[in-house]
Amino acid sequence: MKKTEELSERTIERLTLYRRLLSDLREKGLEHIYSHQLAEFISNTPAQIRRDIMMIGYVANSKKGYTITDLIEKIDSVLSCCDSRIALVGIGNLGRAILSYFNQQHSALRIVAAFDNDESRINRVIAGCRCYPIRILKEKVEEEKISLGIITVPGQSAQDVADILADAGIRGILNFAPVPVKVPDGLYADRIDITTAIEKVAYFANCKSNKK
Amino acid sequence: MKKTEELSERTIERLTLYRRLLSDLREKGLEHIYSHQLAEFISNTPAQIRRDIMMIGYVANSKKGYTITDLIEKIDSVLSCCDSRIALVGIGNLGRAILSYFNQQHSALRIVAAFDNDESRINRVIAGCRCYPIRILKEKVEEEKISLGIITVPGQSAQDVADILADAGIRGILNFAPVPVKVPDGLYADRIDITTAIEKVAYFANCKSNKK
DNA sequence: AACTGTGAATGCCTTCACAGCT
DNA sequence: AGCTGTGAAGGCATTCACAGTT
Repeated sequence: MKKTEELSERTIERLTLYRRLLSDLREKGLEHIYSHQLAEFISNTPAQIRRDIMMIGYVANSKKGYTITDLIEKIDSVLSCCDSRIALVGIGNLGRAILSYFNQQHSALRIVAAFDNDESRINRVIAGCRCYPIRILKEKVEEEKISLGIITVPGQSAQDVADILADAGIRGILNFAPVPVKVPDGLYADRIDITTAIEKVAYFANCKSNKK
Repeated sequence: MKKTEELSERTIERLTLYRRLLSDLREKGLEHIYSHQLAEFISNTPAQIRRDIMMIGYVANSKKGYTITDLIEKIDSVLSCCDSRIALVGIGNLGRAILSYFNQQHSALRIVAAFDNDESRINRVIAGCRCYPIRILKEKVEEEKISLGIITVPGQSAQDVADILADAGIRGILNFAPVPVKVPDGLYADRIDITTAIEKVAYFANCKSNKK
């Protein structure tokens, strides 16, 4: 596989979005698309789209713009370098919601096991995914060849869970807890902070309407 | 109120995090904190912390570093310029999870009404929040003086819901649907894209371990 | 001595603007 | 004529590095 020059986080985020959008468009029977059309759909600039696509080395093959099927395939080849089996820890409301939300749509990436300390939450099956006690996490991770973890436990347990995941040999973590966690080098961690997002909207919504 | 020079999105995000962290620390009895300690907690640099705090015009009052209570108060005064009543649209798994997750912790910002088209989901009360049919959204928004909206409907309905919210006079939107929505000028919209976040972790987790 | 506040430097990301292609 | 691919410019955000403060 041709080694593309290091893609930035922002670019990767947009590529995943392009892929989803392009799949929709393809299903609607569209075959080609221009950068300015794509830009319009996602409220971005044509130049940004062109540069992202340039970064992954796809070249439009005609005056018709990008060939949707080929472009999807190219994005796939860039993104799907990835391992695909995920563990989710914390089977509360949010954990369950993410489980069903995510496992419905996807195939290449899948949450294959869920974990919790609360006995009443284990041994169930949610969205095709069985629930286990945390104490057998490491064992399951090895057995099921899981390489990613999602943390949906309360803030005060998040670091503990991150440590357990790291110890189990996981390589990437997505953390929904309201606090950041520390992970060893070589392990990638990202965070979705719902509280921050809402507070941020509150702040800027207010600024914006004061401005006008 | 002193008009602070336009704060960036990134700065606001960090400020909300600082506030949460500082509240925790205060509850643990801590009174003062240095920038490098705060930095350590959230895996950031002391310089970043100092600049953020500088941006909101708070000045450390002694060699002991920042006074936690005063700093919290200062952050509050910056962030709480905001209106505080929120409507959530889409009472599926994710919507319900966010409702209970968010309404448990907060007081200044609150989800006060939830909406859905599905009759089986209405007239319930979740986390202290009553559920209504979408057709009465505008009326409720006015009655309850709601100024922010959270979208947790499937992608194909997201734009419709955004339009309804915009028409109802909402000023800010947080969109959890997997597609961006277009909103009129003067309305602030942000997005949390769970699918993108997971795919991104998958990508970088893999890159990182290939690197070493 | 050890911290903060901050101008200046750096680095990253986006946008411009235009040559080249069809 | 109208699009893409891309070097260069511009704009933001972070980090450096040090003067000022207690």
